[in-house]
Amino acid sequence: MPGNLLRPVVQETTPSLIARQLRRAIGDGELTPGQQLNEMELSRSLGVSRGPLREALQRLTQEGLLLSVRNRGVFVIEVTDDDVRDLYLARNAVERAAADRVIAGDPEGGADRLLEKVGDMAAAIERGDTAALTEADVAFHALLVALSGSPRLIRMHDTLMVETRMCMTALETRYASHSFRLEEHREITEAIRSANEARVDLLLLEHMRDAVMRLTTDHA
Amino acid sequence: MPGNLLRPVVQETTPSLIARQLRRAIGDGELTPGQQLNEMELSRSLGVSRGPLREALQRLTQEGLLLSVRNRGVFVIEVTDDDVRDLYLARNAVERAAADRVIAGDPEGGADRLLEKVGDMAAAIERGDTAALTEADVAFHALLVALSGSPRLIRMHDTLMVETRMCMTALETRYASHSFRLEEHREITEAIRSANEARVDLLLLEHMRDAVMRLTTDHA
DNA sequence: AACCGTTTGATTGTCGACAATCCTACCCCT
DNA sequence: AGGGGTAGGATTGTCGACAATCAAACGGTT
Repeated sequence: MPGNLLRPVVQETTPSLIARQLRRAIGDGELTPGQQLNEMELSRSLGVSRGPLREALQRLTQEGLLLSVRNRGVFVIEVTDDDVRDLYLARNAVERAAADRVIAGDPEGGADRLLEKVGDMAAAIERGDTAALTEADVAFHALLVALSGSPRLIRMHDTLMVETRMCMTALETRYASHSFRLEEHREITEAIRSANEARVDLLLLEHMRDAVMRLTTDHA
Repeated sequence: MPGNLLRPVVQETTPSLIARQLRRAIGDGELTPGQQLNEMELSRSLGVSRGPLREALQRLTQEGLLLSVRNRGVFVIEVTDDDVRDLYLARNAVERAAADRVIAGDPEGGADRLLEKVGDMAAAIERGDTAALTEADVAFHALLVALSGSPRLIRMHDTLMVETRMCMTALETRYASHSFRLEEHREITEAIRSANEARVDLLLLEHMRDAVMRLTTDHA
């Protein structure tokens, strides 16, 4: 055997593929909040029947990305200020736990990997590419949770991040300063490296609080 | 108008109803880990067609309760020791965040409500009703998260608790001492009342660690 | 003109049937 | 006897059609 690194072939189901497409579309703002998803139309454009499509829609409904009203259809959720606050509260819960796991595991190695993403952010700022900056930002947080190695934290976080991206695209967030955004991530990384749980907790909380401030209109 | 407290009528969709039934069945052990769910058979016994049933199955798959293999069917997940550890890691993340919210909100009122559940546990022990004891235990944790008022924490927790119940039924957990189990919950409640975040974090972590010890076979 | 009931068009909810795929058991060949 | 190939049975995947339901437009009445 040529080095057992052949992955078990996992035939993904059609609803899974459709769900991923829709998730991306929602995160990127191609499907705008409040919009109704016409099943017949969607199924045609995706080249599948209504059956598999409906199964995919059920998944996204379960994730909280879509709102299903009986005999009316499914709609992309609209995020209120309360939703943004709750979203970041949940993200904080997940990312804090993930950071703790990284610290308990391999904080040095984790910090190194995270620093790469911070580098990506810096490069994006250099180029003035705000889209890439947001992408790297999201990748940073996704990596943080991935490093925890917890399937459940990862799954919950994936869901939350789609909503986060939706907010970011829908609300066209403007940062006061890109360097500030960069610095926050660098500080978090270094706090992880130094295995300082309390400091990571504090930094993450501030980070989330900042984001909520930017994304809400009432700033309460 | 007679006091505007008429709730908007929310017609629940059929897949939602089916999903709830299946969730309960999995949690109660009526559907055992590893078991394949025959669509035709299930749809007949539920009195619906395969369409709505499949949509419900997709939901549970998304929640991580079922494992879907293409062209093979869906199976109830089997929980390994690693799963138990991860499950309680995730629960700890959620419940810790919830407890923090309760403390930031109305710790006194929350503690009072939680104490009721502790009372239920005590009563169950008095009667020697272990099933009711487990039920009250689950209710305690569900209430803790519900008190946070965070829709996302609640949703994530609901999913995790189904898995928890499945573990408890499947593994027929035996407690060293019921009074110990009771005492743990009482301590957590009082720590919340005194708004001592650090102590709540510690107690919850220990509580989860104890549970993992009981539910795993390798006790690592 | 405002209100209520009805009709109409469109969309979702549900179902049954057919096609594709997989597992099992059997048979044949070496 | 062991291995490989093949037919059979069963289950899932997909589709199209029909029924149920809803929102909006229309018309009649007060």
